[in-house]
Amino acid sequence: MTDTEQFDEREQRAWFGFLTMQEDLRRHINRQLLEDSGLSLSDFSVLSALVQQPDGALRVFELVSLLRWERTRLIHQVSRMVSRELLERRPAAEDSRGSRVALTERGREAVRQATPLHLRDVRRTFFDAISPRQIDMLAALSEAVLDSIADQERNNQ
Amino acid sequence: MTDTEQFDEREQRAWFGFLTMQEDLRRHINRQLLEDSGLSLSDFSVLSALVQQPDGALRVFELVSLLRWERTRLIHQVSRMVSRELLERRPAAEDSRGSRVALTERGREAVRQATPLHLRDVRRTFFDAISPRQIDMLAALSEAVLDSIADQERNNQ
DNA sequence: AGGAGGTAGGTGATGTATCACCTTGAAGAC
DNA sequence: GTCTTCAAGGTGATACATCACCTACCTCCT
Repeated sequence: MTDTEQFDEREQRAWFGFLTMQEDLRRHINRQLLEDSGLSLSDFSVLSALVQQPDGALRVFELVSLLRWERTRLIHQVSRMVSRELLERRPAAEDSRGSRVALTERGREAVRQATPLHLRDVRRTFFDAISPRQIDMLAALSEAVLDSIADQERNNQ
Repeated sequence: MTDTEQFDEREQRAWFGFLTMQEDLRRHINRQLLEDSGLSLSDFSVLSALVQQPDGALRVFELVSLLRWERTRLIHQVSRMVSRELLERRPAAEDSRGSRVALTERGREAVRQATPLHLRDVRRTFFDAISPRQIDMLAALSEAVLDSIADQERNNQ
């Protein structure tokens, strides 16, 4: 509580480096994607989850758990995308509370066109900058941190 | 342009894992900090850059380059913090266009109280979940990616 | 049947990030 | 000196993220 809680040099470097990198990378990739195709990274995430479904549609709660987003965030995102005609909402047959989020033709076309450009951008700024060993380590690290967050949230009931 | 640009399994795992982890971690840490002390992570970054200065003040452009933020982002952030009386703006003596951003007593107190709690949270959800080797690797990786972004931005003039 | 409690989806307000555009003043060219 | 250029800071609009709160309806218990 006093200064027992300092970070050492290495930790500082890792934490501030990570924070900065993560923000810069997100901003950079988002900007490139937007220029390439008029889609934000959030748009792209939603579209690409849907395009992998046989019927190009998912229930809202399914999208939430696939993307690991906050529910409200997804709903607002979907609303904006509906108004841009990238998506549409359909009543869910199984449950009359629910709704399905479905790709429109326009949404399908947008993601089709954006995907290769986006992958190219990610490769150029991310994968080309790091080694195969770093790639695997990052994957492992990400999973460890996600588990740690999930643990803590479970303990907060 | 066709499917020469696919990611392989490892890359997919790394990229989607990283994207998710990065968002979850940011959200989680931000939420804890907000509960601990009423400060957002953005608030905290600004305050803690200032508290390290001898006079608790910096020019706007200095803050921008320390934090590596977009200029406008910082200016809006500062405006909100001024209205919450965490910061104040002072005219810059050296350059009558410029302004200095300075901690108020309240801002100084807020960061003093928040820091140990925040460091504890970061340790718990982040450092305790990963190994020392991973810490160093992440630092190296972050620097490599930041360099790669800087390169690309230099090439776009 | 009918009521309690939980699940699914949504809205509005507020805080945050980014873009296009603006004003003011510093600084070097002439 | 004055003109052009650019650095510094800022505003307003829009997209996005999160919180508190709401409604509808499904489920299951009795």
